[in-house]
Amino acid sequence: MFSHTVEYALRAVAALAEDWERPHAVQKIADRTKMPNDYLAKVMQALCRAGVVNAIRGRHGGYQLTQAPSKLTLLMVINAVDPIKRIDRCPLGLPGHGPNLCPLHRRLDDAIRETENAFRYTTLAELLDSTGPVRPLCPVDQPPAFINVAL
Amino acid sequence: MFSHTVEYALRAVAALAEDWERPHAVQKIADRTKMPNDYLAKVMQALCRAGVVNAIRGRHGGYQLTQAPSKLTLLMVINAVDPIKRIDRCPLGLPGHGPNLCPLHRRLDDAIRETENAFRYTTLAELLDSTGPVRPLCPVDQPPAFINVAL
DNA sequence: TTTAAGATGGACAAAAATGTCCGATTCAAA
DNA sequence: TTTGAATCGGACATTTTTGTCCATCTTAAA
Repeated sequence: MFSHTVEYALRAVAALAEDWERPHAVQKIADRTKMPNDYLAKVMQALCRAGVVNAIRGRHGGYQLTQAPSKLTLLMVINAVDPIKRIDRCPLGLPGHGPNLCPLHRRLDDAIRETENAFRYTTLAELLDSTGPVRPLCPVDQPPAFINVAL
Repeated sequence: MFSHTVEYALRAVAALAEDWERPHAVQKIADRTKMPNDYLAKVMQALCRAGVVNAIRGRHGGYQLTQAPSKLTLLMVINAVDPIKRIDRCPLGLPGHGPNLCPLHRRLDDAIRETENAFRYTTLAELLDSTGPVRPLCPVDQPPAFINVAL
């Protein structure tokens, strides 16, 4: 239902959000989130173009969130790499009817709108908020003690 | 968000549902729903294997719903061609934690569950039910009079 | 029995998504 | 000023999805 690219982008920003005021090298992020290094590089470039992250080049550079995790929503991240497309007209493209949708596409678009909203109102900060026992990422070599669930 | 194949499958069964006790040839369905004939043939085979439709071979054959539109849900159709996959374990595959998900994947799976439910509880009959002014399909050459919206 | 309408399914082609490689560029620190 | 760490971005490879073609099998009607 969600593309690999979206998954990758979300894992990456979640990793960045843990320490968001410093740049993190692609390689570090890739290691931590277990994804192909060079593909992540492309994903980060997309996130950069969309203004979700900043690129700091040169030594000790890397990527960094442009805003506090409480300001960034999951929808921003998703739309940066693989925009959620609402259905705003009949996919059959028949002429002669207005902006109304037939029942099928009305249903489909309702579902899309709901998931869009679910992500529009979820910030990265909420994801990381660990008042509960869960954590969004955990290092591989440090097995979790209780419910230290990995991303 | 939804694949072309899903769109096609839904259009096709919506077309079949309008007159579900007779078989309809692939070519007829393809014309009416504006999709590639030969690709639809593959989609119909998948729907057939999944038990959503029956194939009647030979002259005057075609495809036909196996059950009344009120018995068939959108989810059945979707799952027949492109199953909705729930997230039931950490995609990173890290060992050492149970069946719990981290916050990110919990959110993602919540969204998936909601759309799954939206389709589980919508039948084809509901889609066709035209107490309202909308109709799920309309012929191209007959321009709609009021709000006769096309699929 | 012949014929035409129709599904079946294998093979292939095209396009999109995903993944890999590497040289060029940028910048900070030594 | 040199060097090393890092992004940038083009080229290419692989895989999946989507689309096309066609020979074969099946059945009803003529």
